[in-house]
Amino acid sequence: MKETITLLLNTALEALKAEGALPVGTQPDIRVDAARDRAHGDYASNLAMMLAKPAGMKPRDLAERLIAAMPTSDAISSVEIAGPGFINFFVNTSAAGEVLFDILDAGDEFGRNRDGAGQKVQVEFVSANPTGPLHVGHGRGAAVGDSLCRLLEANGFEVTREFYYNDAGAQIDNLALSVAARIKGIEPNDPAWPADGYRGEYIQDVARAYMQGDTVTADDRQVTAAANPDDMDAIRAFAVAWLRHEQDLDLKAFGVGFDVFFLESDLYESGKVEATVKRLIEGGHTYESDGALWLRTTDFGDDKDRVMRKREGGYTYFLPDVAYHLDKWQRGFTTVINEQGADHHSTVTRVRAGLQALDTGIPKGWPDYVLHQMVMVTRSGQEVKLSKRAGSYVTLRDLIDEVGRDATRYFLVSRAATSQMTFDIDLARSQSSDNPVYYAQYAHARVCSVEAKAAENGWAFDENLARASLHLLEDARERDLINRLGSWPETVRRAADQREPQQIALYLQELASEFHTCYNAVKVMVEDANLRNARLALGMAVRQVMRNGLDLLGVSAPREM
RNA sequence: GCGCCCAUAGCUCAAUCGGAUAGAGCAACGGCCUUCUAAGCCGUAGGUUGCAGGUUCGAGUCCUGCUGGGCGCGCCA
Repeated sequence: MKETITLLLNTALEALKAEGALPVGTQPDIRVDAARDRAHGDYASNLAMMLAKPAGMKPRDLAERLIAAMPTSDAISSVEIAGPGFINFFVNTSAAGEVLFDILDAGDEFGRNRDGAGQKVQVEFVSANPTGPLHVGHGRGAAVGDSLCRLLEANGFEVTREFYYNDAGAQIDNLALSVAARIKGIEPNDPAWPADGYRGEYIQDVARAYMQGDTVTADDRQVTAAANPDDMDAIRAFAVAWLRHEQDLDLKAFGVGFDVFFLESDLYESGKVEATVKRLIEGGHTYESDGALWLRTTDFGDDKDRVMRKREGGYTYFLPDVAYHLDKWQRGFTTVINEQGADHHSTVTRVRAGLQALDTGIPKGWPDYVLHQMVMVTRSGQEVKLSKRAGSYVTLRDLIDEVGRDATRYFLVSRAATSQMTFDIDLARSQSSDNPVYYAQYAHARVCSVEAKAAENGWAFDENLARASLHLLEDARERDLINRLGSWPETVRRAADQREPQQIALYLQELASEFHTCYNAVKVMVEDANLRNARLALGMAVRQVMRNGLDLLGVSAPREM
């Protein structure tokens, strides 16, 4: 419908140019927006106001000229000028209703498009090191990252979900030392406990499993415990696999899966780190100082230069990061999105600078980042501190168990990543029926119920009758719903373009709200078969879009509640 | 001190990337279940959009400067 109106306006525009009423060079971006207020019709354009100045006319006068020059259309019942110079379009009822059959015919495909066809996109998210269970922050990353992937897929992109982690290095050594200590019966408060050890109870579980000779299978590795309390390498390998397996369970419970698990250690073993260093040195962007090797990242917008190789010879994490992203580029991903916690925001400039220094033709702003702000968890009005070392914190699994997967996912994805959020456990648990996810799911279930009831009455949906009766959907609340449904495809586009899955959650709230209002005001099960079938079509279209939307968030669409 | 993010009703958040009278939920108060699911609907009340300027037909939205909060600023990851 928007396209139709845009076309009408464009025709009028060309006509006025031909008449000389407008400068020939004017080529405005014609915008047609859904009207917020029913009194303003269905769609509105601000074209006259934008062109008033170049045309040297008052906006309202120009609007009048535009309308006069506009061809008539069967779909438009009237056009009005309002306010400072808006042109408001009133769409006739049966033309507006046709979208219902676009929806019912397309089914699960409605709203999906092929904009990204042939483009490989990689989304890296969660990327938690295997030193403890996943917490709420990881949950936010998982919910946002996975929805982003679903959105990109809905826009036709070929998406790879990737998880990057470190299975070697100082943190993993601490993990192994902690497990070894537990095996020997040393507890976190004993003097012999390792200084930077992980104090959580799960370390005891790892120790027990190791000594039992258990075999653990994670999505990307399988390890059988050596049960030898002195073999640090074996302990390390087992602990990593054990924790990766735990994370897999968390992610599965959350409905999130990955295509690729990428190890930092692979970058070393395959020589990619060395190759990256070599290339950076040859590029002339490095220098030695204080016995360390530096990269002049200030040449690329960083506020200070960064150390690549430490005085003692090892590399900083920065270097494998650059090597890793070079590898992503070489794998052919035209778009890479890194979903991370905002506490890592300083790596953005650094990684991009490192990639520019490689001088391999990687675009300046590559890769993209979606940084989510911190999640504060409260219980009994008190903030719950997230400290992995202290071992007292809320895991993602706790939340899923207490609040449910649908509610947890919906909650974590329904706010802009740029905003901090508070996860009130008491609220989520005790008043779980107030969670917005149920409001949306309820709309879906209600339509299912109506449909079942109709069938019970022997009033099965008659498509032909419905098609012929769309003009009967003239209640303002029905029209609002129809227009809302019509805006679903552009919502899917915009949410993906802007990397903002919360726009989907917001849309579903509005759709549900308009549905519930309509449901209470307008009865579907009426004697008049024409009206009844038109309204059934509306309900079924709502259900379809609701299901498509919930799916993009990884949330189920129950048939009954 | 420097950088990134944020600030809208008592609380949690919206506002269709600059549009018309800033909207929902929770909490408060009052209505609606013999009729398609009351996890719902309708109504009342609640606002100087942190402060001060600027840009223009038009600003919660863009720019500048403040104030307040979060996160970073390591040869840790």
